[in-house]
Amino acid sequence: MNERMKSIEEMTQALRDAGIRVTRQRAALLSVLAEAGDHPDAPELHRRAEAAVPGISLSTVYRTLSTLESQGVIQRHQFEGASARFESAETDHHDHMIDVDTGEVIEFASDRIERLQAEIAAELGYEIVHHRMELYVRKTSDS
Amino acid sequence: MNERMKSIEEMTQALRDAGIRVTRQRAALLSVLAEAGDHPDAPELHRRAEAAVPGISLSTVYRTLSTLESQGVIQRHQFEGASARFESAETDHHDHMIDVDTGEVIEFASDRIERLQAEIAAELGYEIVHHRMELYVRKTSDS
DNA sequence: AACTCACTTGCAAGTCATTTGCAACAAGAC
DNA sequence: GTCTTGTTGCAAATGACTTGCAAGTGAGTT
Repeated sequence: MNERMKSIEEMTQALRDAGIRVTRQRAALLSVLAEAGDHPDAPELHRRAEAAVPGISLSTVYRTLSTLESQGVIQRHQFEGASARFESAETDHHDHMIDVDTGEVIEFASDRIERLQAEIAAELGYEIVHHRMELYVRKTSDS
Repeated sequence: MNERMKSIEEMTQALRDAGIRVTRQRAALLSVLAEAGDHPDAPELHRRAEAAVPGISLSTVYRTLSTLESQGVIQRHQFEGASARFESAETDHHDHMIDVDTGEVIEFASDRIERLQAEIAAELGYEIVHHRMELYVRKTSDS
């Protein structure tokens, strides 16, 4: 049992503790999400989950994604002009760069920016509940 | 003729130069957008435009907003869990804070953050095409 | 001012991603 | 194993836009 499976065990237990049944479909999605190194959208997750649960319906995928999101197990990202994409929430906080040519998503983090954001909000009398920062980028062509 | 009307004149001329007819409905929307101090969505702009052009259809509003956006005359913002909101593009670049309790949108800008963003992208071999930074905030309750 | 005609509009119908009603199912507590 | 109540699959519904089409209209041309 590797690291990955272990964390799935933990997640399923957390769900059970929250009174949420761990059905085959939910377990499949949990597993697919844990193994995903990218940021798949619902139809793609559906496709991947079908390997474990043939016949799983897309609506169940959507429903499960919402459930998992509200349990804080996964995160939903709505990038420009695209359908929602998901990722496991086990990772540390980070923001995203989206390659506008390929659609590839690159993660990054900057404490300095986060600090500045908090500062700016505080100056105006606000505290940050959460934020969203996306850089739409293109590979530098300085060949 | 005040400042505001002048800029509308300029915008309409720019549109005409781009081969885009300045119809009553487009002129009305241009005016409504120039006068808007907030960030209205399409139905709200439709409501406001009806004062000048009774019977203007919502689809025309949507169509016009897309046209104006592609002409760079206005900007479209897609905040979390809400329909698109628009603002005149005449202002300087800025980002947004959204009060999660009221939906109010506050504008802000930070050269330091922008510089850091460019730096981060450059380090990874990218250049920023455009970005989106939204702070979802709540009024500090340190009464 | 009248003419022309490609660009626009209003309306109804269509998209698309996502959500929901409902009857058949199936976790998991007992 | 039995039972309850949360879940699922399917089809239909949503919500925010978008689009096809026939009628209408800017604005350059005469």
